[in-house]
Amino acid sequence: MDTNEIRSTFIDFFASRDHTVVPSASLIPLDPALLLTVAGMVPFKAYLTAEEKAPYARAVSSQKCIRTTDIDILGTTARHMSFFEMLGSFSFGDYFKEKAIPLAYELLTEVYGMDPERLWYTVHETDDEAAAIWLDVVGVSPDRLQRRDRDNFWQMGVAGPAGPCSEIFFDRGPQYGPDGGPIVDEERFVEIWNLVFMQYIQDEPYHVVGDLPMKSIDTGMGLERMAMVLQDVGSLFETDSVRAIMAVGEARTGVRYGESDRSDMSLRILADHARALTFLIADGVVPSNEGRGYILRRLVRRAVRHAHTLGTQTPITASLVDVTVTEMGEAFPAIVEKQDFIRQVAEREETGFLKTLESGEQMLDVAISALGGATTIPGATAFKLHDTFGFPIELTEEIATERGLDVDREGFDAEMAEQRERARAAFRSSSGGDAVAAYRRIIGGLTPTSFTGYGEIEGGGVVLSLLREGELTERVDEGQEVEVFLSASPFYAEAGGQVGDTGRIVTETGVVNVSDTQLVLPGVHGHRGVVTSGHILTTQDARTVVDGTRRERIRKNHSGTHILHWALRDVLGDHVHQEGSLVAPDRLRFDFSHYEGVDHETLHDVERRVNVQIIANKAVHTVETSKDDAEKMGAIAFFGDKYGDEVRVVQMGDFSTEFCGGTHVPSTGQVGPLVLVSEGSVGSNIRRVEALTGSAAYDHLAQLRANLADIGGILRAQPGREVDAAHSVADRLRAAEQRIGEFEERERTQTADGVVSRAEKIGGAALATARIDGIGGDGLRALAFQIRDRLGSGIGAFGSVTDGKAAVIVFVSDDLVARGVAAGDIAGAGAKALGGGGGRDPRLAQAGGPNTDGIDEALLLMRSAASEALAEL
RNA sequence: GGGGACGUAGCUCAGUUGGGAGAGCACCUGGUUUGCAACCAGGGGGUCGUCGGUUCAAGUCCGAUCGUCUCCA
Repeated sequence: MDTNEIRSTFIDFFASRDHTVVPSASLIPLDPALLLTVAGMVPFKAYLTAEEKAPYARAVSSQKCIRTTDIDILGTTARHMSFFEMLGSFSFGDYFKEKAIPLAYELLTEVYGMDPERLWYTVHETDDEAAAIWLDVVGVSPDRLQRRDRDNFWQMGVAGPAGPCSEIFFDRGPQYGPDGGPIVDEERFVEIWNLVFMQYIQDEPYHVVGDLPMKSIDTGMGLERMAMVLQDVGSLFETDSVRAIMAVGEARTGVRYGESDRSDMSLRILADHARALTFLIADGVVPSNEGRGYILRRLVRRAVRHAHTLGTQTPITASLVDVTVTEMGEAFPAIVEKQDFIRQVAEREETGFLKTLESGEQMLDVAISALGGATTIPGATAFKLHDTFGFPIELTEEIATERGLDVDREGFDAEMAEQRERARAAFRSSSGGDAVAAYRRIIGGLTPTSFTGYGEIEGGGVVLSLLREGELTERVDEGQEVEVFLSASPFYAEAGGQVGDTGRIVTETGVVNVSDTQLVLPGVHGHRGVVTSGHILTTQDARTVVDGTRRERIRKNHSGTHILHWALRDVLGDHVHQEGSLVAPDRLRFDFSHYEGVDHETLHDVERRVNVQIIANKAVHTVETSKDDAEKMGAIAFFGDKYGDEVRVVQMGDFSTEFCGGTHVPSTGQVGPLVLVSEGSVGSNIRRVEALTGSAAYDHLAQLRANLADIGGILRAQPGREVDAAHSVADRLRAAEQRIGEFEERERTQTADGVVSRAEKIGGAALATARIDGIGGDGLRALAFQIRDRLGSGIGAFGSVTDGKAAVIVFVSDDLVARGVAAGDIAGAGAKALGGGGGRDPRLAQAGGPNTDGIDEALLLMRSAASEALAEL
């Protein structure tokens, strides 16, 4: 049975038993707490915890997953891959273990036709219920039912849902390992299906703190593992689909699978990473130096490195993408559609890496030749190559081995550990975890603020709590800082990039000027400000007034951000994702994933499309709905935002639909003109644009027009001919400068002639001195060269005063330098009179100082120093 | 979020006690040639990423900033 058939069989089996077929979700989870979709249940997490009501009681899916926690051991085992598909069946508060277990058994033995004698089972050591179902209902042999502790307790490693589980194993036969079932050997007894009985909540791993409101089923069967077992092959990599991808690796490198353990590992890595990188890029991840982009980068680079190790020097990623698309395109049409884009992104990363490999090899050569006689490359050197230039340690080791050298791997690992520690320490000190904990302690029981600010910017509420200098208090007086918590508030708390509102809170006894509003706990708005008159008390009624002008500017910018996001995707492609944003009253900033700088022309195109939508004055609708319906509407999630049970969706016309909790204008026309003012980079593959809207945009344009008018006036250009005028002025300036240079040169020649003709003769040598003001250091030097060229054997010493600074220059002809005369000594003598210092070069020395009055004295000093030097010869 | 490296001519790069901005390729002009990176002579082309500081003097030292690369979280 081939892989595609195994997948469809699974889905058909559960679909025919009233399970809704749910398509695979993106590898980028909606849940911002997760980096990647690591398990089949990730898209269903909110249903399992009953945070949200599931739209169906039962579901079945084949979910693509990425796990890279063990990236370094990938390829070394037969059972792990970074990219895999998880076949899953789910029950949300519907049936429980009594049905899940028999269903699993039925599918395995009757539909897939597996030999019941080769199936083994584990249950949690306390789970007598599951054990009884296996033994009494299904009727499996007690010899093949084993009990384990933590291995049969499923949890995600973080706070969240958890529960005991029952796993099903397949005995691959004695050639794979010893007898005794999965508790003895998981290489022979390979896990194919995990049935999780979701019923607890944990606050930390294995620490149950309560029951879930309902009991659910979450099962996961690794598609590739199932293929391995059903096709009776030795590893995941030899299953039909993966083997075909590996074959391309073989063809490209000329290495056959099975030649050696080492090359087999490299081929497996090529096949594994081919799949992972194809799907990651298809879901919009681009290589970068952080987060999931960094995972993708490591996958691409590791694949290229192993291809390199196998002896191919030419780019390989494009052919890896192609074969993956061929093998898996039928089940995942999106990768067919995006094939060109995927190839392009992968190749770009590969090309960059090949470049770093090349320069890294050169640097390693230099490092090796600097070793002298030593035979060990120091760990620090290897680490520098890795850390600064991205040259992999494995390649350093390989090259070292080729040349009969060692690498101090321990030293390298130590440097690596140090870097990790540094990064962790920095993360700890910067994370705001402490602040949240503090708020939870102080006002944890507070009811969430009822936000009224979508419709109104004024309202009323009750003062629930007052926080002053981190302490709860019942009264805050004039002049004191305070954080106010209200039962209801129209103040928007900073979220989704939109900054918090400012304004006033007024009670019977006093006024608070609010300068910022923050979401200090989920749903709880903290109004920060100063009591500007009177005092305020808890339990008072308060009137709330948001600064309306500011809010208006903010919402123009926020709506503008959405339109901009749409236009960027429209022009650049669907890989454009929001990576961060700032929506402030004075401007908006938008960071997005894209693999290259955006040129002016493209930027103008984006800006034009934004303004076309604004001018069309499309209606802006906001709806509150379930997350699921929102996704069906095609809403784009803003990464980094947190969404509750009910999500808010902002729709603009028929072009933009985004999850968003922010405040918006009612129709796009109110955004006013949107002007892009900058485009730049904030890291590899992440770009940033800034824009203005509304009157700020108009003011900006008006200012540009005024500037142009000024420039036109200065250039005396006719309106509309400013550019021509600027060209003409620049050309004339250039010509004029050239002529000035010629005149200066001619003048210097004349001056030089005069100076040379007035030179004294001392012994057989000439001594020329002169004061030439107003020509500056560079001119003085040029003059000195001219004089030197004509003077023959001799010394020249000249002084100049320019722009309130005195400078001297001294040259000594080569023959005199050879006889011990040093220009630096003579210039030094002059510099004393100027209150400065000077150069030491014996042929040509410049010196100077701020004391311009001393210039004549300096010339005298230099003249006598030069005469003495000549007399001593 | 933290660390490291780099930024000099259109391209690839050199430039150490701070003191005359360079090479190769490319380009232009003239000559000589006309079979695989042709040659000879001459020439144009640089705010040394940007801003500030130190200094008589900064490509060079210090600080900030922008950009590129890279490792770690």
